[in-house]
Amino acid sequence: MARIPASERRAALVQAALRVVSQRGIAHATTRAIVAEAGMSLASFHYAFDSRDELIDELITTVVAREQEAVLPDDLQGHDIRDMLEAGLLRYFDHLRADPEHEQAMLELTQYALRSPDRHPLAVAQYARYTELGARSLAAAAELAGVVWTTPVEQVARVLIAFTDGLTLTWLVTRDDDVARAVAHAAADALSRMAEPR
Amino acid sequence: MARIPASERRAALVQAALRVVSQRGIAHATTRAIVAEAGMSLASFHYAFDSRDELIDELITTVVAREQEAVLPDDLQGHDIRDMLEAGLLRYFDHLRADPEHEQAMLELTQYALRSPDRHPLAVAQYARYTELGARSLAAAAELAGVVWTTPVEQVARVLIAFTDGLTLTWLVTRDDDVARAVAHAAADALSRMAEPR
DNA sequence: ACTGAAGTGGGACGATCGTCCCAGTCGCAT
DNA sequence: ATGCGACTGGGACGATCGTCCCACTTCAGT
Repeated sequence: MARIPASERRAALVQAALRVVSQRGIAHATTRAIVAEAGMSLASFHYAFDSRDELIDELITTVVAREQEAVLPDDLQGHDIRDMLEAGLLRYFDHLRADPEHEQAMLELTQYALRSPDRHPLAVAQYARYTELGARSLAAAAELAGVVWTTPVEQVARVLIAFTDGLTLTWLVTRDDDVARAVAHAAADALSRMAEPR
Repeated sequence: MARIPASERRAALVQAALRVVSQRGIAHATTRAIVAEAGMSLASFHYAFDSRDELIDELITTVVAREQEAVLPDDLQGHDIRDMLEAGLLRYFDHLRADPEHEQAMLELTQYALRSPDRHPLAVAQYARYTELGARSLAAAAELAGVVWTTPVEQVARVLIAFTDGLTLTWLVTRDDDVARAVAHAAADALSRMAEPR
């Protein structure tokens, strides 16, 4: 094995861990499975990380921090706020369909974090991040559509997150595209009612 | 240990397994943890079940089959369909708040089933059951409110399930009651638009 | 009372887990 | 070139996992 500084190994191991979690689930993301995916020896793992828990924590943090352009539509389209919201949700749905395993992994990581008091804050931070990204999109969309949110935009964002979560979970189980689109439509409908003309 | 027929042991073990999964997560639901919860010896486990997988499968099946009155409101109240839906969703939310661990367990079992090709049908069946219960409620509500669904009621039910899933997941992480209520309100709003006066 | 089936308990199995140790090797500063 | 710290590889550890075995006890039918 080539000689690689520990900091780079950490990054490589985190990426390998994400691939393992995506493909086989967090239960199978053992230290041996992760180093095999990364093409390293077992000792390299504990040279870069003190423990598996530390790796998982960093995995969650990393993956949440980089959750950006995926959900954030860069070009808002549609002639009114409702259309914009639906377009945004459908865009997210395309992202979900393109890489279902990734969203499933995110879901598993959340549940995993929820099960340990130490890690619970990570799950909360994950949702705070989602809310922040959602609020930013919602504010931009309202600006473009010439409307104002009648509820604080963070609150609207949290409802948006709940809707996308529901869409994700349901589609991951049923793989029913029509239902997912119906959810996007209904969600956009409901959210648009939280805004009024400026 | 008292002598108990294998069939009763199976039921007792399933109940014990549900308690363990609820309290500590499916990852900690080992054969030893389950028999300890049930107050049995390890041998009794493999006398009643061929394998742990068999127990988990039966746990999922059992717990889904009995998912009835929890979500199904027996007394629909509200003067129009929108109010009825919101009342129903809030009722579900009360149920969620009363026993968060149970819903978290259901979520984990779904994800667990999703990870194995053999068990995938169990997750699908779980959602089919949810849809069936949802459709029944929606049909009853429409009847009472004097409206008809403009979309097939099963389709509406699937959207309803997605919304409740989102509400559940978000609340389990954030424990924000206000957001959950806002989600219920918005979801009822959106769903009610899928109906029109008869 | 006798027998066979049903149920029980404890201990053990091989596999796999996270972690650790240590001898060895590389690269860089001196 | 040489020494030292950074890094590597293989093998091992104790713990825990699912499962199994077997001697034993209880109960129902005769």
